[in-house]
Amino acid sequence: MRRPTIADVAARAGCSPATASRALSGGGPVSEAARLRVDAAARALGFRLDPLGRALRRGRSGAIGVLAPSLANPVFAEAIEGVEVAAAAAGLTVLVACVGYDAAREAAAAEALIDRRVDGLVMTVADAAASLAVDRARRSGTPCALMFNQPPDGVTAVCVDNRAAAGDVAEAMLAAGRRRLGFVAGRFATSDRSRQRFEGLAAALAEAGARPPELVEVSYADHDHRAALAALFARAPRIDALFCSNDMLALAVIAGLRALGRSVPDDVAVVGFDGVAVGALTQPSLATVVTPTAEMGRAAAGLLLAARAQGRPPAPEALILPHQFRPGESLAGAADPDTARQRQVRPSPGKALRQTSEESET
Amino acid sequence: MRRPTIADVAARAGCSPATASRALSGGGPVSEAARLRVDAAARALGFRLDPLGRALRRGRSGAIGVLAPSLANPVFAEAIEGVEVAAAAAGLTVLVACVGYDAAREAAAAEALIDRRVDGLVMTVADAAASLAVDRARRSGTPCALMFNQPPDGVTAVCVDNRAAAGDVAEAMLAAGRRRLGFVAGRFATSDRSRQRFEGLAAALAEAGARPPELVEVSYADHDHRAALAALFARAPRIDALFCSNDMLALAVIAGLRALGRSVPDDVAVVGFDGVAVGALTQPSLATVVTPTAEMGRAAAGLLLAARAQGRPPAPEALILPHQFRPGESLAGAADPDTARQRQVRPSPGKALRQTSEESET
DNA sequence: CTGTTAGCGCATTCAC
DNA sequence: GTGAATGCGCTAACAG
Repeated sequence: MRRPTIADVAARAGCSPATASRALSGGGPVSEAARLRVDAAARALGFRLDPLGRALRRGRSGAIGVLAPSLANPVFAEAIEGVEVAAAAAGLTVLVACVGYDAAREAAAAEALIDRRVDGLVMTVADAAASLAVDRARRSGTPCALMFNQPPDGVTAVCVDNRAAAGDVAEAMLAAGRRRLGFVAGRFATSDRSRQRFEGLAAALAEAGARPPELVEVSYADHDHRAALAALFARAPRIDALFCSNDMLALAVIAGLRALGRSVPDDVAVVGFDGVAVGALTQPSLATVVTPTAEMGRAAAGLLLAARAQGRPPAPEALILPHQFRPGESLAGAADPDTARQRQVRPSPGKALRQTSEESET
Repeated sequence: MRRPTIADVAARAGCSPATASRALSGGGPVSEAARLRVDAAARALGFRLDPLGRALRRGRSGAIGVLAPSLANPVFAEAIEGVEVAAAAAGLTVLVACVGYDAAREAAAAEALIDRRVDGLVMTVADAAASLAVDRARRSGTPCALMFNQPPDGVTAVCVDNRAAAGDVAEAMLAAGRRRLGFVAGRFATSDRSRQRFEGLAAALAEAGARPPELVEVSYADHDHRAALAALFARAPRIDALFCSNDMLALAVIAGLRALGRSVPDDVAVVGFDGVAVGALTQPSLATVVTPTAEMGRAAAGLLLAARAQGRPPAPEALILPHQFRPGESLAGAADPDTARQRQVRPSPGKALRQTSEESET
């Protein structure tokens, strides 16, 4: 028993396929009577409009494409769910592509989504300033918004101010009495955010007249960072605080430090970035910069959809969402007041702990 | 500048669209000379076969559909990446749909993927024994394989033996001297795995002549389980071990217990299920059942693809992959030998710690 | 308001 | 080995 087509529905409703199409897809003018007959016929046959025929004819698929580096980092999983929320609210579906932090695969994945006639593209790319994927979107005329990336001029994006946030981290570390800072980076080549956070840290330390940060880059594919950390400490034995370019990396670094016999935060403080939920569940709890992850996806999709509804391209500017430093036991001593006092902790001025919505009580 | 079509390629190559199609999609017989001219023309024009026209014409999209409850649990993220690996190896792409643990959305999402002519469907459903999504796949003739779900007769699936694994957990808990066990379940209505794990626990306890487990169901949407845990302890104050139906839940439960002033594992042991990487990074490290998550997705897709290559439907049976209990500080005292000794810990016989590949050293 | 026509891009007949 | 013709399912023009 073959899938019914719109012609079957039309036949059953006693009208032409064109009228059935208008009735079913809300297109042109249809009499109320015809609409009812078509709806009834469609229901009776279990008919659904075929997205393929539709997309081929209309040039748009009714789907939003999402391009993310990986699903392994919950940050992207949450952002994708944010996109889905916004898309579903507009009656669109979502097509997800992951590229494994591989800049080369970005362009190909973007093309694959564009080929499927996505109505818009929400992406996180390795390097927003030189992205083939953004290029492809432009050239194809597919509206496009970045998330997480801070965009170059002319590109729409939703992000946080990575440099400023890193500055907040520097401030908090210095306030906690840490003096010799290191930065553990996911590879700059695969994450411009990582580089911006490093730059923000370095700039803040320079401004404070503090020693410049040590840098170690690690691969996103690795989960065991003991070797990299050992090498770092061989080079700079007296490091007392590590800023990691994201939370999942920070958790792995804490485990690596523990394996190397260094205690967190007594020997080395660790701060992450993103504010993933699991960071608040560990012990020590993870000090981090909380960012509105799901909102990033939702807003990026929202920009696309709002623009689409008005038949114009999305505004080529960055929407910078607020971030918030969240203190945690991995930096300073809620769990260890003595050590904290030794290190002359002062509360970071004017910064209150903001709970993420998932953690808030009802 | 319009996208080139296959007709443009044909014109440039001096042949008919039919020949160009045969050359580009590896279909029928083409002379070597023609193939070279077509390839050159396609390259010169930057031509790519249009997946839409192709799918419409062939009735298959060259994509595998994946249906998962959520991206928030890394278990599914990993499994999806497993599917992607297998699909990419076969030259297919992946279409992901998430349904937010909502059984009602399952069928709709499955239909949406089927409408897009996916070559096959890899799904994790709320209840494999009564799944509308599986039903839809069958009726549409779309090959389908479950992952994580233990299937009813006649359905292909890749899974672990949830009941047996839960039995292993019961054994480990008893061996660690725990006597009053509780089970913290993700809602049975949205996860048959959760129910099976509970059943396995209950059966093993019955067989050992131990007290039956207390049960508390919590929502996957919640992150704060203090109220549920408080209610559980009000009912059964002397509970000394909690088995949680998955690792993310277990981590949240540990945080909840800590918030309630109960120490883990001294007051209450906690064991999870899945073996997510982050569980090995926390303190206390999470005792759990390690399952081959990515392999689940890879194998499910593999079954589909192997069957497709031979033009037959996938074998309607379960492929049961091995699981492994992994001891951790949340159950017994690697971190706390004194307590552990008090509780008369014996090493679980014949079970070695197996590291997941991500954690292994090189 | 409705029907007829045409074609989105492609792969497959079927002739040659 | 190649080309011409056809239609996958749908909707946008256009005419009525």
